[in-house]
Amino acid sequence: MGRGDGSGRLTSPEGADDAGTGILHVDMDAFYASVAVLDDPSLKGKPIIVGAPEARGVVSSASYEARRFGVRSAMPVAQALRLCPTAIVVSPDFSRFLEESAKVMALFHDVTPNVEPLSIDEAFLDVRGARRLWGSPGVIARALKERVLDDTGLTCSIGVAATKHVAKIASTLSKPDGLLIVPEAGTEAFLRPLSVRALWGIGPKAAESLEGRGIHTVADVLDTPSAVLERSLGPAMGDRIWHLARGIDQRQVETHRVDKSVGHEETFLQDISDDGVLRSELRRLADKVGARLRRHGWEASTIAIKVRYADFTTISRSQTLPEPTSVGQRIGDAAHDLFATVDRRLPVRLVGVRAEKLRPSESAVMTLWDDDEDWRRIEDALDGAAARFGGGAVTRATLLGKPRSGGTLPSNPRPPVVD
DNA sequence: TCTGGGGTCCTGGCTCGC
DNA sequence: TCTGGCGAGCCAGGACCC
Repeated sequence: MGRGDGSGRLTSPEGADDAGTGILHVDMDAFYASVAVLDDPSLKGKPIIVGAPEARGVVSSASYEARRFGVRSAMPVAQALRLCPTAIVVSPDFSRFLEESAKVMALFHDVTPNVEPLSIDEAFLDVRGARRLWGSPGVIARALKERVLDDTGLTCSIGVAATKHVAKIASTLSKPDGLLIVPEAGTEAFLRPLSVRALWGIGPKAAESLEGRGIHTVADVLDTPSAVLERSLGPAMGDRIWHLARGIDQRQVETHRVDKSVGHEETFLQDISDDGVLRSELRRLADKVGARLRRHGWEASTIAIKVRYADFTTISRSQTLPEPTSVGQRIGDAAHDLFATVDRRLPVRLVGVRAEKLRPSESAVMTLWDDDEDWRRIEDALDGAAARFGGGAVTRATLLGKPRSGGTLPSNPRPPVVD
């Protein structure tokens, strides 16, 4: 695996074998930092940290110049500045990121309608049906990289493989500004030397568990009976890892994703002990959740709250309602009932409200601005991301820079971490 | 040294109805 | 009427991803 700072990257030469492939994973390079450079070219070549500069802010994205100092996404900004004191901290401008994301996603849809956005800056493309029109997957990927750069000034990295899992690993290894093609027949040889951490779903805890059994690489996984993997990781994860290590991944590129929950949470600048303040914050978050549910035409059957104490211990409580609702008042009532059951002796650093078990609201009237399928998909893909930061629904109008009334983007958003 | 926000998925314990 | 087994659903917590 690369180290995330661009050292040791792998790329394929022009004309590389792409037999049996058809899935592209496209990942924008240091997306937020790159957009910041677009907007202020004087930042080019400098270490940049995109993140909230106030206390308790974390790094949303860092330029490769900053990563060479050890700066990583999700790291506290204060810690990042200790590692790289010369770094320039840029406050995130989420509406700008959405604008650039929309341009990039539109380019993907020019290639194929089979686009599955994973986040604001990455997507899977199934180009198996585009061969006649555009050429082989490797040719398409190379052309797409050039097109993205020409049209937006941004670089991306692309993995090309027979499955989503392998394509994703390949794009990661090719970063930044790379293209790595893994022909189907070469899948196992490609995976064997990689760390188990490269496998989807293996984080620090699972890796530690595997390494405790002497399983460090994908090759080690291949030599391990599935029963041992399942004992170590649980039946579901063990089975999944057994298959992924062999390059077996049946997941298709899904162009429409159905959300299963929506929620909001907030970390306070200072820990809070005042019950009244915490309760009014829960009300505020419940109203935001209710507004989002209504905007999407959903109702929720289960309401959950999350409380993180000053010592970082985190608890959750949930309650299934007699009737599904999208009413902020009702969600707030449930949140208050749940909050009454939790220990309040310690100061609180975060509270959150989440609505789960969603279903379409009977009274909802969904309005589409037009029937343009590509635009609708882009809106669907980005709307969830925008709403997570307190912004309004993303529509064709907002993407084109014309926010509709009542749906403005947040002035001080907290964007997700991207790589 | 300090750890954001929005999600999904899985597991284990528990309750409840059959 | 009581009891045990079983599955479904709920709930809490944790790991993981971007």
